[in-house]
Amino acid sequence: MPDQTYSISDLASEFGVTTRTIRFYEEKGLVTPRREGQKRIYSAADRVRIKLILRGKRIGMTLKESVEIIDLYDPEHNNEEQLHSLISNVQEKRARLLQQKQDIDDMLQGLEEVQTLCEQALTDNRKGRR
Amino acid sequence: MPDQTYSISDLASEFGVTTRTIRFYEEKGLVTPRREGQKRIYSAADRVRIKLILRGKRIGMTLKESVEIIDLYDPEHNNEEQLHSLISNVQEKRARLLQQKQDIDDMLQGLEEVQTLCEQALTDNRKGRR
DNA sequence: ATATACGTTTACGTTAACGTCAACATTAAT
DNA sequence: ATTAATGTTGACGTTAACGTAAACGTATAT
Repeated sequence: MPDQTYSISDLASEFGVTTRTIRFYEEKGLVTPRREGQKRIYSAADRVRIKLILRGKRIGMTLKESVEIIDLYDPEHNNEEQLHSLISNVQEKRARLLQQKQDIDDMLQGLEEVQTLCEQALTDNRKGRR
Repeated sequence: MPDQTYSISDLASEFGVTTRTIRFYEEKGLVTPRREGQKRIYSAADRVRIKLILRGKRIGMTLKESVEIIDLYDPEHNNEEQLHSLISNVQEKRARLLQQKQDIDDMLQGLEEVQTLCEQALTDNRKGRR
């Protein structure tokens, strides 16, 4: 079944968002499901777009930024100039992602230290008690 | 000079934010610089707090979330129960950070592929031209 | 003395990303 | 035939995180 479809609540519950959220994404032009009568029918491609948007959200991207990245994938780029600008665009995004990754690593290290100290304190407490 | 101090515009320009932003953080209780006359004087500790808040922002945390993490560092935790809750708190944050890191890695991989394809297309173009 | 650079408080404005109704249509189940 | 579930389109409300502007104080350079 390569042409699976989804209702709006299918996707909402799968991704843990409300239907309002998904309709909002449509208002913003992030997805354009087809209609069957009045109802929205989402394709597998629609589903992926939403998934990618939510992934972007998790790391603090705006909807616009997520779409920018998603749109880097579909090739509307023919000539050399467009290719170059696309590449430099990709480089920018990558640079920012690497910074974010560094931020996360720094934070993780801090948290690990906190945890170690806590566990230390707990075992110290136990020792002191007997 | 272990007791270095900073003006509000020192910090604003260092971190690339406006003074309004820093005052806003104070309104929210994120920092509490001392006063000299009417002017705000920021300590090294204040500076670090702001730095950590901005680091949190870069990876999509709200101010509140950043403060939550920062506050994990100063030990207001004495008894065993508090230590346990602190540890589980740390675990939660770590789990989310790891998810974010995964998201970033996925995105990076995608972008690398795009870039490779672009460069491929460029060299193909050149070959075709001669 | 006066500009100008830096600081202050107060207060209203703005944008993104939805939440929360209300009022109604469509279909499925009893 | 009537609930009940699921869907729809407005339209107004909300929150976070500042922006922006007014009106004013203080110090320093010229």
